[in-house]
Amino acid sequence: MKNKYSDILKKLKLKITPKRIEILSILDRENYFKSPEEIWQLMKKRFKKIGLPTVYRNLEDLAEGGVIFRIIHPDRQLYYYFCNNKDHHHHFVCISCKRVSDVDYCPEKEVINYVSKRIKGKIISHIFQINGICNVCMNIESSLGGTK
Amino acid sequence: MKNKYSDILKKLKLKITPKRIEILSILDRENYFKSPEEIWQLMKKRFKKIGLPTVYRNLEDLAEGGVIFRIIHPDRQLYYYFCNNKDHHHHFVCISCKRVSDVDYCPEKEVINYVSKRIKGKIISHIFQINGICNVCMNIESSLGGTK
DNA sequence: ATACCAAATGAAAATCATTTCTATTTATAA
DNA sequence: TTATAAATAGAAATGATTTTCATTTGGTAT
Repeated sequence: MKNKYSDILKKLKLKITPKRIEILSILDRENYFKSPEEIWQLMKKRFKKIGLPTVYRNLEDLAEGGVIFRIIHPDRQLYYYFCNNKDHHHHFVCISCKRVSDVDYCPEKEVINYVSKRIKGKIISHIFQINGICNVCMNIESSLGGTK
Repeated sequence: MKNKYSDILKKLKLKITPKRIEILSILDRENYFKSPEEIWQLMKKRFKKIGLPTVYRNLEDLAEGGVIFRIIHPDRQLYYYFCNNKDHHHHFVCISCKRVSDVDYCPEKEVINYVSKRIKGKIISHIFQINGICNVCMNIESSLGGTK
C-alpha cells in the first residue's frame, strides 16, 4: 500500500511496476488528455529504456480497468485521461487546451424510453462527450480580445 | 436535376460524378454503416478502375457536407452511414447487424444548463451515440434461443 | 457543339498510429 | 530465495488513411 497508484494497480490485479505508476502519475498530474506518444515522451525523461509498445499496452489495460478514459477525437488518434470519479459519468473536453472536466449528467434515462418505444431495441452502451471551450480558455480569449 | 443524388451533390457544390453517385447509392441502399474498404469493394463491381483514395476523399467530402455520418466504433476504423434526416439528431447503432436508426432525442438542452453552471464553459459540439441490439436482431436471437 | 479550366481520379508510394513477436527482465507468491 | 507468470524492450509488421503527381473529366463560357 505504497501510494494511491499502487492501490489502483493492486485492485486491477496488475503488477505494480514503476512504469505503470509513472503513467498514472503523468495522467493524474493535470486534467489534460494525452496521446500515447505524448505520454511516452514524458516517460522517457525518467526511464532511459522505455518502449512505446509498453505505453500502449498499459494504457489499454488501465482503460480496460476503468482508471483512465479514452477521449473521442476527430483525428482518430487515441487520447487518454485519468479519472478519479468511479461513478458512471461523461466528459466535457476543452478543444483549446485539452482539459477534461467530469459531467455527472447522463442522458441514458431519457434515451431508454425513446429506444424501447420507437426502435424497440436493447441499449448496450452509449457514447456521450461534450466538446467546448473551458472557462479558463474563455477568460484568456476575452482578455486578449477585450478592450481592456 | 437527374436524381436525388445529383441534387445532393449540386447542393454541396461537388461535381456530379458517377463515382459519387454510386457511393451515395451504396450507402443509401441499406441503413448499415460501412467502411471505406467495404464501399470500395462494392464500387469495383461497377467500376473496373476505382481507387481506394477516391472512396476516402469522397466519403470525407460527403461527411463534411452532412450527407453521410461517421459512426463511432471502438476499432477506430472509419464507418459511414447515409442519412436523409436533415435535422440535428443522433444514432442508434446495432452492434450485431450494423443497422443504424435515427434518434430524434438530443441531450444537449439538459446539458447546457449543467455546463454553463458548473463548468462555466461554452459548448461547441457534442458526440452522442447509442449502441445496442436492434429489434430485428433481438427477434432473431429469441427465435434461436427460445423454446419454439 | 467545343474549348477551357478547375476539380476529380488512378496508381503508387508515403505516413503514421498501433500491434505483434520473441527474447529478456522483473514482480510477486510460495 | 526461488520459481514462475507477467511485464518489458526492441525490432519488425500491420493496416488504415493520406499524399503526390500525372491524367482525365465535368461544368461553364463561348
